[in-house]
Amino acid sequence: MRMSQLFSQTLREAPADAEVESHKLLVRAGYIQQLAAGIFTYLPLAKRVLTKIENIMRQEIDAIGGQEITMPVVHPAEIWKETERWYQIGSEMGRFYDKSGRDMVLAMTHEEVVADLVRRTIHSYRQLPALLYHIQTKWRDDPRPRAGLIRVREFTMKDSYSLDMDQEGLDQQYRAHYQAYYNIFHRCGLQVKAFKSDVGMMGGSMAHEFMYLTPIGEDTLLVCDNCGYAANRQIARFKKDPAAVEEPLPIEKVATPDTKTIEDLAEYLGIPKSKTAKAIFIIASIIQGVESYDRLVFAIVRGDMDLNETKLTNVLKAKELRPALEDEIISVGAVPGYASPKGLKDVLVVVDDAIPESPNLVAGANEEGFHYLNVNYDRDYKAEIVADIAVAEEGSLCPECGNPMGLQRGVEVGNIFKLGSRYSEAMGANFLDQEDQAKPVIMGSYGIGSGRLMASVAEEHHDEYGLIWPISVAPYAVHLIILQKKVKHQDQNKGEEVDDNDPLDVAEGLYEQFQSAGIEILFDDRDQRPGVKFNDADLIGIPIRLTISDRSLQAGGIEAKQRDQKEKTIIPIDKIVSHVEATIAELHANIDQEVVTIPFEE
RNA sequence: CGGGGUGUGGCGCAGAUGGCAGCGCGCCGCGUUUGGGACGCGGAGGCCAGCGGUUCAAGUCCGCUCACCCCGACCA
Repeated sequence: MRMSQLFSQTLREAPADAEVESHKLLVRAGYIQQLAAGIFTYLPLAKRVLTKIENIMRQEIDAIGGQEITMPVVHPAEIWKETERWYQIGSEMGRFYDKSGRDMVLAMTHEEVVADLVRRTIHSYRQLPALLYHIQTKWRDDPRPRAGLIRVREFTMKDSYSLDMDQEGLDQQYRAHYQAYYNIFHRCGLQVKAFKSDVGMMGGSMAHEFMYLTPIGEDTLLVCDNCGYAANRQIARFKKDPAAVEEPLPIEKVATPDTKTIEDLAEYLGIPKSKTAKAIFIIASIIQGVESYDRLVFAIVRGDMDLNETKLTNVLKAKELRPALEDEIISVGAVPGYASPKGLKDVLVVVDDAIPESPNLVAGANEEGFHYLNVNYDRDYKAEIVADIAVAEEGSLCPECGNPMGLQRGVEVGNIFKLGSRYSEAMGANFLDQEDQAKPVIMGSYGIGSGRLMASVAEEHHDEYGLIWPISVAPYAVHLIILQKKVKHQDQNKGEEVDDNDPLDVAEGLYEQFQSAGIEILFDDRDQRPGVKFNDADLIGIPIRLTISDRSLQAGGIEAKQRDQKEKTIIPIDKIVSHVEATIAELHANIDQEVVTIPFEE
């Protein structure tokens, strides 16, 4: 490609609304342009990177038995109603009417379409197992797109769907994806770590998220350096410091004026926060079939902990939670700031599992300005649900080994789910087994967003001058720069001296040569000053830079430099193609070294 | 959805107290220049986000709306 023809333009300054480096650089280097919040155009350079990433994904999924298909972006609402996700998912789903007024859905994911495909196609156990995948547009109307390509509303995803007769088959395909995903990320030059995660709206029994660890990430992860326990904060378990063993003391009401928060209360009474009970009122909308209803929930965690809303949501099987309003709290007879689980009506009480273990806590007395001392679970009140509903913090103890865990931020670049029969049962996607029994197909689903992966690679591989693509995903392997535009030699008819080493001639010749050698090359043939060309080359981030100039020719050839290194070497013209081929091979070999077997962690 | 911020040419920005819409980069033409974002001369390009008000006069004051960004909530 000639840079004079390339449809893009580099910018000296990044748009003011770009904050993270991958966003700034991808815009400045002319890879992407924003059309609206979370909606981007991918220009030729970006398209080439995406194609490379997608081809890596194709190779790895094909290698574990995948067959590529393409499923529609527009779905009739019926299939989403069949699985009830039409009712469960809120504004994140894009809905519209077709010309006849039928409900239509923009694809957020494709389980429904796959289940429909399966019920039409799979009839016998002989057709299983199978693995389908496609690379297709998704629309998720995220309430807050951010950080350039890291979190968008419209994006392209490789999603695969495994189909099996039984759980064992699913386990096998799940593990195959686990390794294939590591291979994909490693081949893109990105180090990731798999974390156990919440299944969220996907349902099912197990999920892992593949996290690129970076401070710009929006997921919070807990990691144990000692035993390797790793989990998304949404579901991370932790060992709760046991409370001191004490005999239950008699309950006692004390005046505690102006102590609406746990901090105030603990300070006023001169006790640790772990000796108090924290009350949180939540309105949960709980799903029941196609309907959902609101329920006031009184959640209690120990004062030294905070509520984990994801855990509570899962315990309640709720669609969503929101904080209760003062009026709603008062309406059940509770006093905000001094609420007590004793004597409330029509409230669903959920306590954290550390509460029954913690005797003699201070809790609200349900009276403005008063608390009870020595409240004991079971003796003084009971809950409908006792479960782990507390959130892990920096320093929380590892549930496996008790070591203090650290908090990290991560970008979720991929995820894998064991769906089981959630979709096949809802949609009647059955097969006949050897005993002539109809059984639901056991499904798994596995996704990687290609744009987010590209942005993560950019985030990881750049310096102050620009992008530094790994060879495996670089838009071109070679960036050829000519530092002189005009042909120097004179009109040959006059018989004057002809300089066969004219830089432009050499560059044109090499451009041809590289192309016929099948090496992807971007040729900066523009009439620009050297500084402009070098800066653009650094910004665009192609791995190998070749410079042809009077100076290089006098030194004996072409100057070669790798984007991630400082050294420049002069290579004779007749050796340059083989030299570049060798460099490319070496760069690929370096990446392939990173592709290693990762033990599967439950 | 709550909080905060910003909307003036492709990008970055300036435009007290209302009075002819500007600068740098980029873009077009000519010339000089050519190893790390050159210089000279001459150009093109803007309903100042939109709507409504106040005023002789609004980019500027008032009201409403919209868009985009950030934090939080949310999120396969």
